[in-house]
Amino acid sequence: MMITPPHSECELLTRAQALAGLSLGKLAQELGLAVPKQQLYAKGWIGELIELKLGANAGSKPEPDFIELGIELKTLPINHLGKPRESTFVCSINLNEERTIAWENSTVWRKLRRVLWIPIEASPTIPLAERKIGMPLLWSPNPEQTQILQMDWQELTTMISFGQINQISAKLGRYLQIRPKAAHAKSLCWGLNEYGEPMLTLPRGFYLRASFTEQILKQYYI
DNA sequence: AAGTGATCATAA
DNA sequence: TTATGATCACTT
Repeated sequence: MMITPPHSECELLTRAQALAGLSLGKLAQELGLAVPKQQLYAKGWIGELIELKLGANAGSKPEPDFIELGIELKTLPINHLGKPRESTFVCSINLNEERTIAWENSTVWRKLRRVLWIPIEASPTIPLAERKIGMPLLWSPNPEQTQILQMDWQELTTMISFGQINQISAKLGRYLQIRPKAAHAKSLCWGLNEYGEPMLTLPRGFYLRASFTEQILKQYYI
């Protein structure tokens, strides 16, 4: 089943709003998909389900999901208190080229400048098929948030460019952090060591801290 | 209970 | 192997 991409931001938002209150089971049924028995082996299923329904068309390109609209789609797992259960993956990091890119052209900024957040009930006590889709939020970082995101990105990217990849931990960064993004701890990709020489290391990605996405939710519910 | 590091599925 | 979609699970 192929769904046409939305032609405008307004159309996308309207489509997303129409999903609010719908259960994942109902949506899957509508699209002719089976609900996985365990999320452990289908971690990205919810995101892919929503992408399919809304007509996202970026595939696995390092671009916002709705390329023409410049909008990134993110599902946000919410616990019974209404808070994010997890951090949010933003993008993979090219450990060789990140340093040559300006913030304005970075994948982090191109994805975060406009995000359609879709809250999803995610308490483990609720069966996957019964979890409901929440009201979407079409968000852009405000100037303060943008500045902090940029500072985090700059600090972390500078470390990468100075060959300090092995000194980066998830403790760094106020809103953005870098964590492994790999099949397993033995996955390898090329980066640079402190002498600027190629070095094999673990693939990494940028993530948004759950405390930051919680702040985003509050921005809208006040 | 958070937060960090590890892991799972899939396409190109 | 790279990118996407993320959540799992161990440590603190």
